[in-house]
Amino acid sequence: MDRGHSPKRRKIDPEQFSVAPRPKFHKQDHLRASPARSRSHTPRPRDGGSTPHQRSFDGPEPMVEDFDSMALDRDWYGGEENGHTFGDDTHNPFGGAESTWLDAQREAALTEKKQNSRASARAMQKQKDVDAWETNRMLQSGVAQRRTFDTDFDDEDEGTRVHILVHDLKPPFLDGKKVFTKQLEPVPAVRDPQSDMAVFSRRGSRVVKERRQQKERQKQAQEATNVAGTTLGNIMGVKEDDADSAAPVPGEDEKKGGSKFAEYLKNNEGQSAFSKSKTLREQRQYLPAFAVREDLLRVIRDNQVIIVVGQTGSGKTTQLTQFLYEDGYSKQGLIGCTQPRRVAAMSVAKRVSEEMEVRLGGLVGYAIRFEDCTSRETKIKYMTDGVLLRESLVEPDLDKYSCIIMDEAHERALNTDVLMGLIKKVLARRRDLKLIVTSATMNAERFSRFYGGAPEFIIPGRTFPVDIQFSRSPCEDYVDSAVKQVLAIHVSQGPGDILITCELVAERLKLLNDPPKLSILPIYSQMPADLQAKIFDRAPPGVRKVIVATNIAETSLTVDGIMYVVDSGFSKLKITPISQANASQRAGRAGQRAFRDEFYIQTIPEIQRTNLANTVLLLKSLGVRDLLDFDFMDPPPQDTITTSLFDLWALGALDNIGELTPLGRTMTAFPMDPSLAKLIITSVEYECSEEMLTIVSMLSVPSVFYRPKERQEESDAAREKFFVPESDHLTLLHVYTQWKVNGYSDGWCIRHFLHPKALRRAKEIRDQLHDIMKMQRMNLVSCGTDWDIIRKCICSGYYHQAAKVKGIGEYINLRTSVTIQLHPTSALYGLGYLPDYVVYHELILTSKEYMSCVTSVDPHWLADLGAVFYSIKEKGYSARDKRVTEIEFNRRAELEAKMAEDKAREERRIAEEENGPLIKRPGVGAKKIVSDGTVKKPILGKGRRRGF
DNA sequence: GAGCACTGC
Repeated sequence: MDRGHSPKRRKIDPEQFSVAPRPKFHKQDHLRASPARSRSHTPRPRDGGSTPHQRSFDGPEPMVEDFDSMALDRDWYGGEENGHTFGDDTHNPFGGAESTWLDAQREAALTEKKQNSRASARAMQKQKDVDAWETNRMLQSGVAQRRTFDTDFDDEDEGTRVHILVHDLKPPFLDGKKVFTKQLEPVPAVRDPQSDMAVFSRRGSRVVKERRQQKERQKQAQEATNVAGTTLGNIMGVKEDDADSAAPVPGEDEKKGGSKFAEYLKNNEGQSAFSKSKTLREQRQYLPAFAVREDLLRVIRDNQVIIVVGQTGSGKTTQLTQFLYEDGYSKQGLIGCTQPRRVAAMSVAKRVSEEMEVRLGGLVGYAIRFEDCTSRETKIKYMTDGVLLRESLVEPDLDKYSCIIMDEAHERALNTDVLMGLIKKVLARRRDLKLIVTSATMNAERFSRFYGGAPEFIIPGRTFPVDIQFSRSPCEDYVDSAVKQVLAIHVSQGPGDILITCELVAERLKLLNDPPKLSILPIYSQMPADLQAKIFDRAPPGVRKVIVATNIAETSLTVDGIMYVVDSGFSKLKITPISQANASQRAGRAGQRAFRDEFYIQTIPEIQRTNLANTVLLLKSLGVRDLLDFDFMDPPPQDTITTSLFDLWALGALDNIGELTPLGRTMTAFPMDPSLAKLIITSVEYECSEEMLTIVSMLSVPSVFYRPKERQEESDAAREKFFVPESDHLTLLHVYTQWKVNGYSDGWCIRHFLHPKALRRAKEIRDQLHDIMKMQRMNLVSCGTDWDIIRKCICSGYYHQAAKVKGIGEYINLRTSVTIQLHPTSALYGLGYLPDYVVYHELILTSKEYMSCVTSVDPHWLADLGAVFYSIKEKGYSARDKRVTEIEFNRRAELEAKMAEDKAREERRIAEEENGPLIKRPGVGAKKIVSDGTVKKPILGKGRRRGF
């Protein structure tokens, strides 16, 4: 064991502490002997020597050409002679022991800070009293029970020495009696689990499996002949770019410059004979929407809400905004049009700007995350519904807008649904606001009912007639059938491009005798903009274009020249049958009987299927006190809401009566999972926000580790080089830092089996979060190399997702007592020992229930930071247990009071800066500072009317 | 010892 145990830490005897009998890992010896592994332990500041992290944050960064050369360098982690060996029996898995001095310093500093501020101390004391009283009442009244149970499930042999007691404490507002929603029962995912389609969908596609295996074999053969590195680059389709690795990261320069998508699209004219012979203005006249222009405008003038029904190709998405603009609605405010997808928002805006012959970003603009392509001149604004939802946080009445078009509402995306309920409330306050909801035929009536019998306006017909054919029965292998269909069309039907929703076409094409030319183009939303734009390119003469799309194609993405659509009738999302609405939208071939019997009439709205922690927090921050009052078109199930409320309470975003706390309010500023937002917020207090920002960004993108089936061992070895043994979170930080040190190079990524795209996106997200933090006036501080601080901070954000070791690779969830596994890709896996206590980012259910992204924590941290749930079992524990619970309540109250005070002070300062030291007229966004330091928002929008 | 695809801020 290394040196230096602080008195505080001595409670835990390291020898006892580290899971006395180590699990009998058959791999262990191998691992212990591995030199790579013994080097990749957590950098410890006291080991002497600086780590790359320290350098990268404290001074000019050394440009290191290649990670290879440094990863295995002996001074990379500050000298091997100071390192531990991981097989060492006495090694303390919680290497944090040494950091206690720092903790003490920090705590002292914090206390000092608190004492300096008498006002906040008073507020804190008040909060403390209130909370103590509240806790007491809760327990006394029996509203909350302090049911404690012991996690002492180990047998004697495997027994761990530190035991944690788990409390089953519930907030009073979740007493099990309160009803939060009209939907009490869960919503089943499949209409009839025994139906052919459901069975086929579970079975998956055989051809895909076969193809995968075949690919693997090929690659293995290739590997033997190829030099490593080159093949991989080819597979991933990214060029080696070391020559210009110092060049600015794509996205960085374009972000400020505005329209990246617009750039790529510039010279791509449509390609059908129709679009070649007519100007864009002329083409407009042929759209079905154009024929009904006057009628439509009249209905809009006479009604506040209308439902527009029109099929794809009717021109509703592109024409509605222009009609409204031409009719003068833009004089009162923006004409906004929401889309559920980014690509749609961009491409439609582009199309409209062309039709109106204006620059994209001028009169016509769009806004999506990371990209605001609008300006002062903008009158028509396309955006994703998430953007509008975020805007409503700042401007609850959406004052900027005179009209809002909610396009593709029938898709029932989560954001669309929330927005619909929200706007319903806004409409009551703002009689001058117009709402147009567009929908496919099936749902129109529902929308109409939802908006109190709003008139439905049907745009008849479509530009091009569509002939729908169903296959006779559900296809057993949907991929196989769809591919066959494409080729059938290709060799036997007339010209025209094909849109299809699955892969594998190219390969089969080769098997054909002398096939006609076919250009195959994929599209999905994560794809870089330049590649996305390719699908709009004209195919060379004599070549037919096949666009392979995800359900991105279901929306208003209209590609000129498409004559055939092949649809499998399945939605890839867990491969369940899609709804009738989807199927008719996709104009698919799914088997008529199945269409009737096995499809839901509508897709189950996302709001009834997903975790709502985010949404509930958003609604709370918008002032929705009782969720039962919120008008959901389809209310989410009770279970979903109660878990969300509980999670939010456990995180400290909601107080004991279910109201938003200042912490919760700050959390809403971050567009992400509440637990991640909390990590960022607490990291400020822990003074490691620079690092946490990186970790959170990395958690917000799909895995950065590239792991091709055919080169598993190689990629695993590459991944292991990044491992920080105690933490996957820190491993992610490590990867990002190395990427940064290596000039954000794509080539470097490829060599180390990392996805450059994912990393670049992480950087984008990091930049955005960075801006938000600045706006929130949160400090950006680096903790340098003191990674134990980070682990502690992680513990404070994740304590509700903690587990205790149970067996080999097996853990037991502390709160639910469910057995869960460590995912084999975790840095903790095969460590030689398993840390007693861990927290995890998420659970993934595949063959088993796996924890992914895991960090080992000290049980005392769990007890201190997550005292709502845990305490350390000691003699006479009930006394301590009680004390600890109170500590947590008080700690939370202190934090909240402190934040509220900071914020209030800041707001006062800004207000005075703007208006001079005078009493501010309570207007939109003005906040009332109440004597106890909490911030209350006045009721907004009362009596606001505008002429129209 | 291992699942993978997709959407949004």
